Amino acid sequence: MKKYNNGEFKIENVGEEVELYGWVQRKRNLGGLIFIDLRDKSGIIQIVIRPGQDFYDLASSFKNESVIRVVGEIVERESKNKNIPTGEVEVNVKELELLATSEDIPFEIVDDTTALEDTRLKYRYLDIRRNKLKNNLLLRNDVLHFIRNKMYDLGFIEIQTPILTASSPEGARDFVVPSRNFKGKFYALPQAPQIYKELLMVGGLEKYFQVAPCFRDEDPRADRTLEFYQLDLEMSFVEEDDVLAVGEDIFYDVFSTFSNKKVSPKPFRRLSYKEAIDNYGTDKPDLRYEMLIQDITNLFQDTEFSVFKKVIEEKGIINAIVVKNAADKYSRKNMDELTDLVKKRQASGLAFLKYNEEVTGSLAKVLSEKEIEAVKEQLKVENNDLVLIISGERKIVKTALGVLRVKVAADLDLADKNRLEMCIVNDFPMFEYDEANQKWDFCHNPFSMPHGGAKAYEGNLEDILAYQYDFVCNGNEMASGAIRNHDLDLLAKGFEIVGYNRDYVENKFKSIFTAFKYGCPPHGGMAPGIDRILMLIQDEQNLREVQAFPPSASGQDLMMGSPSELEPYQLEELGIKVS
RNA sequence: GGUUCCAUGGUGCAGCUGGUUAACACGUCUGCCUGUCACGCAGAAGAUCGCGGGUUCGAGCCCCGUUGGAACCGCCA
Repeated sequence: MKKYNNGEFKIENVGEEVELYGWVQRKRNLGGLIFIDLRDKSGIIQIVIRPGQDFYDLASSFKNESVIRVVGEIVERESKNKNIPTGEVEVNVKELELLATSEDIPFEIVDDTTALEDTRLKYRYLDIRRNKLKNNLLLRNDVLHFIRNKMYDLGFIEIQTPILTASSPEGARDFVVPSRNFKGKFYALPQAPQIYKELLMVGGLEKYFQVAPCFRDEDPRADRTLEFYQLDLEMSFVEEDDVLAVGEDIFYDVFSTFSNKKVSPKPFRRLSYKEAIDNYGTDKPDLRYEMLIQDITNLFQDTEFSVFKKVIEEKGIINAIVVKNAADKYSRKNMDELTDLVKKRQASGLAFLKYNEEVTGSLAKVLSEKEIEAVKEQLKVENNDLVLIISGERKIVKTALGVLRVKVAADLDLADKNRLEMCIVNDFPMFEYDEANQKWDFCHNPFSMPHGGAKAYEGNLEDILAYQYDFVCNGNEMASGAIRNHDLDLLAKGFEIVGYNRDYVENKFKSIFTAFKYGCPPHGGMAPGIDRILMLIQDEQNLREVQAFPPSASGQDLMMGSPSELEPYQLEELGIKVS
């Protein structure tokens, strides 16, 4: 007897005797005939039980989601169902066996389930029976398979690095694991296999990759969770463009293989960090729509308007975005919403002009006619355009307009849903001044190579750029990487600038500082986020839809009950007191 | 750490201005039904309205607290 997947039977199979297994998706008992939709991983097929058959009573007692075994013959249906793939055939049952019953389930296994997420997470195994979750997991499998093959073909070797490792002072908070044998000491779960992969380069493996779990003890978001997977890769004897080419290859091939959307052609557009911030107000711009942030500070050098006058005195900027043909779409209330949004980002307020036969808006009465006309001229404003203006300190203005740009585009549905628009943002600054703590900090990754090599740190700190790059798609950061700094003196100097002295750093990163003494090849790499890639392919807003067993948005696992308390003896063994 | 929103039979929701037998859909159970496919028809069961306190003659509804959930800010790349 041939074994098929339930969802694959076609008219050609008529006459075949088959053995099938599956779940009772739905039972239709017509009083005489009983129809059952039998579901397995591949789909459903209808089976028919007739009055008088030995197992008729058994079949009529089946509860939904029971597991059964069927032997029977594939026959052409009397009445066909064009809506399902197997709708032309059905199974005439000859043997029927109940393998497992099911109690009443907490929610129905249907595509358009009404169950809320916490219920679905609590019974994740039932949710996985639904097509959506199942398909997302099957896709995840296909994508990972594809990626592994691709990496293998490109000459990368896959290596597993430790999950129990040492805490690192940089970056996110570590998840920590107590040590029984060394009381008072702790392992940490890796935020990324950063150090290991660099050590593999010192080890001479030249091209490494890993589908690496990464752990970060930070508050989750819809697209961010405690543990996630990255395609971690590292290469020796390369420059930035070599790594970017590999990244372009991976993203282009994965997206064009698994998505029907139009993928931006290679090479992807490159933007410096400065360009990205200046034009889009973010280092992860969505390039599916224009609406650039434009500088209009020059128009107000001699303004009488007190707010702008003050901004100019304080060396701030006045920037704007033009929302085409939207003046009539934003009411007073809408504008208040937008204002709240920018205030959350520290902007002092939002000014606007609506250009129609008459010019209205918050600035209409306070600016001179000449100024209003100058704005129109410089920004090439047309009828019914809405001009949103924010003034103040540069970074705040850019960020706030960046947020507005995204919000307005969402409101007006400006982004083409059928595009996957990639770009690469590079030339990140090495350092960033942290106003809150009044000190310099790394802007990105401390192990990155600054432009200019040994002379890198001679100029102004804020002007120092690094060989650091992000891959961005539709406004999402998809990957992050860098050419690493393999010059120990330079590396230590970088850490000194952010306030760690050499002894401390050498001690914290002992492995790196020792290993790099023994012939470290120049190297660099990157790490595309697997979960993000899947979200984009499947149009999921929530990362939990592409992972099998995600924790809830608060970081708890309602199904497993984690995190959980330990037994007193366990705590004692670990030498831990819980306050 | 902060802001906003949510919590009502198994699931999802309604419940207006404080007075209802707490409505509806799906699911479940019973009966009828031999070509359904979201089967149909008739009927039934099933809810201490998350928990604790308060205001009130009276609370699902108002107030305080608490627990759990969601989104966002901080945090995180």
